[in-house]
Amino acid sequence: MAKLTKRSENYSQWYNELVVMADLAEQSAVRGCMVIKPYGYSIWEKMHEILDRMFKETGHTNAYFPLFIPKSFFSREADHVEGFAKECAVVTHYRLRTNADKTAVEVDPEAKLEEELIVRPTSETIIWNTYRNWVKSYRDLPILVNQWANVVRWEMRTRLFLRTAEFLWQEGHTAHATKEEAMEEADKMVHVYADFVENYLGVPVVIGRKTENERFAGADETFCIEALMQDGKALQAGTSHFLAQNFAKAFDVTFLNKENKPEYVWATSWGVSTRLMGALIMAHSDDNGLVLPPHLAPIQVVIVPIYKNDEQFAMISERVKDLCAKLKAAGISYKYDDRDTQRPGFKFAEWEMKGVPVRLAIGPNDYENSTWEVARRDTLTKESVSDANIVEHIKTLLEDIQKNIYKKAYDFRAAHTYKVDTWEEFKRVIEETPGFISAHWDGTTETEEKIKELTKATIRCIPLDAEEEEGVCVYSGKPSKRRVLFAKAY
RNA sequence: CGGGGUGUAGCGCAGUCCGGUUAGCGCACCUGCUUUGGGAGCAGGGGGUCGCCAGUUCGAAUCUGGCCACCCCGACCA
Repeated sequence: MAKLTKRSENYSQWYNELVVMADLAEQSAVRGCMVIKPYGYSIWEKMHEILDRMFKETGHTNAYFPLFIPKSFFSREADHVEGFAKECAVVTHYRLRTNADKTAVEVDPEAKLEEELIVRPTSETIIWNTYRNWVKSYRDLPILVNQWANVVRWEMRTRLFLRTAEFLWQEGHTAHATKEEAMEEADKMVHVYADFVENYLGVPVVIGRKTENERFAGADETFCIEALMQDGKALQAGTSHFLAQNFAKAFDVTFLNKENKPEYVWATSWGVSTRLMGALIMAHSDDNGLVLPPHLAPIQVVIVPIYKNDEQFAMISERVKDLCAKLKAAGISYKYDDRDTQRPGFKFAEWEMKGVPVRLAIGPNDYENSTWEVARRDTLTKESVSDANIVEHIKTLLEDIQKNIYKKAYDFRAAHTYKVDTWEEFKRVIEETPGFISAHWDGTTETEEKIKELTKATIRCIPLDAEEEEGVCVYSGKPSKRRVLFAKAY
């Protein structure tokens, strides 16, 4: 296996190589679309499984809506079309035929669709069109539905996990009788995301509101969680939208309230995608490869045997089998790497590349002494641990690693978050020491766009916990009541 | 969609300028032996419509024309 490019040499190249070398994903034959490989998919499955549980604990159920959306649905909500029109894949025909000399297939011009179908870039329209029939009375509300699906956005430039033409995600779409309830739902879900990303991915996030300019197309309010990557760029890790009555009005979804008066339904939508994989990778990994937080690692412990002959291998395997039974009982996921086609050094490097949190090695010496060599991925340190309390040790160690990974990311973010009060300093920080910039802003889209044009930094969010504080806009000098968070973003 | 670049074995490349043996190298792969506590060594071996189509020529990976695909940088974006 080749060597990974160092982060300090070329961060972007490091990321691209890591994704491939850790066996997470690869480019497919289709432009902009990736193949998620089994190891990468097993991490996504963990995310799916945990999030799904959290959604259900907060009262949601899963459903499934069509991949295709009639073109006309898109014209219903003006802002929504505006936001997605430029990146839609369109189905125009439904049949192929072999060409004249039978050497290839071509689109059958006879088989043109009456109305083109759009491959969903998001499902608000098809779902709200459906909800019209589901909602008649206040008794039908709320609707708390989530969908796990793939969506397509025809991006100009793509990168594995961070931005692909097709990606996997979940999208929650809820319907409520009152504005307050919908707002509460949007707020609740952004906190569910924050909880998930911080406690499982081990990535600290800032919870905030988007500026009007950065809002989801069709939303009256967009909440988000923003994370900081190791190169000082921000990554939006999840969003939750308060859609007001925009889609209800566009699709004529009304209900009769207790006073027998018709009212439009209030909506939210919220989603996270396979982009979280990108966040996970970029937040923790190092020059040796992926670093996975134990709460999300498909394999928490890998065991590598070291032996010179079949007899030793058989002996050691017995000891490993005993341990595996104990690990299983303790609810720890493990893999015994008993391949005799690879040597130990190769396996060490490979499992490091794949980010397995804990590696055990056992050779004739350990067998003799009833010990295990325990190596942790996050710190790359090794120690010898007695067989007598190995399971307890691993249990504690996994929790330690989870905490340590989070702390490392938290400290990194703290060290790369700057309170800035002058324009000169703003420009210098963006150029020289990228990270989050906490600064005053006059609240206008004009200033926001000017700053973006000059520095490429955008307002990531207005943090929910931003304190009231009199100040002046870092660019325009006009008065401001609170600081917002700027950064260059993915 | 603008600018730049690249297509030669699974991957990474040399060869192309200046046409001429059987198209070569590294990694990966296969076989054997020795190895195995941090990415093994030696020996042998397999694998190619040189992106596609046409043209020039005795002869094209190499020259000419057309086409296609992909990558990188911008604008757009979860």
